[in-house]
Amino acid sequence: MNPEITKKLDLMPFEMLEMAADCLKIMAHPVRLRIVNVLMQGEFPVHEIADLCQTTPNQACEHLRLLRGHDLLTSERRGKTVFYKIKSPQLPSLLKCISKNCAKR
Amino acid sequence: MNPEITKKLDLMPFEMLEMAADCLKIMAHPVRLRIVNVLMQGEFPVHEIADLCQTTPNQACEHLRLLRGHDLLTSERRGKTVFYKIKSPQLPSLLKCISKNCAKR
DNA sequence: TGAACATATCGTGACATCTCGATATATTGA
DNA sequence: TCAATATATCGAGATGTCACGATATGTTCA
Repeated sequence: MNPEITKKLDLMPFEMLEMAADCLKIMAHPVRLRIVNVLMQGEFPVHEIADLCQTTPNQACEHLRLLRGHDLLTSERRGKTVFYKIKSPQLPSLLKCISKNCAKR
Repeated sequence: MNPEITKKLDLMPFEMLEMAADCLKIMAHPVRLRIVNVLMQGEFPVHEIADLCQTTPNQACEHLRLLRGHDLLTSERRGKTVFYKIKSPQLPSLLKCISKNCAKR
């Protein structure tokens, strides 16, 4: 490894790359992307999210739990139904960027 | 599902979300993120990429093969060494966006 | 040609993720 | 309280990903 070249390189710290990779792993699922896409437009109950994502309520539940577990969503129960909405403010811009840069080929 | 609400929603097609999810799966690894980070700054031979990513040459090889297999990188042999560089023009902006939105928390 | 170096691929076991059905919990109203 | 509805969780089998060592290929030069 040439230290004169290495020194000039602008490298993100590995700690940051690991956090980013974890975040990407969570987003790397079409249903979860669709959930974010839906929740960018308001808060929704689980059964509607399931419909809009063309999946079953319990599948939707598990994806929602994962996203909430990573602090990307929050939920609130009102009566029998539980409403989910976006918590992380970076989530919408991340999805926009992904749709711009990932899906064109 | 309430069609009056559904109609108003702006949903990305599932086909696109699946492509995006595949792309994210590929990027969702700290070493591969570092590889992109390195190659954003020029072309490099495998052994240097391995050093800069704190991994072994054969690990680097496999990650490079994966990235090249998805048309994100190209390689060129010059003598004994093989140089890799970025092929997909969206890759740098994707990494920038990821670093901005994924790693802050 | 054969040794040395650089890269690439293969095989395997460990581990994570996905999906699905079954079951559990929470809330409401009869 | 009991049934109905809405969410949530669990368990198991299938599949996928990862890291590692072993081996293979390609290139140069003595």
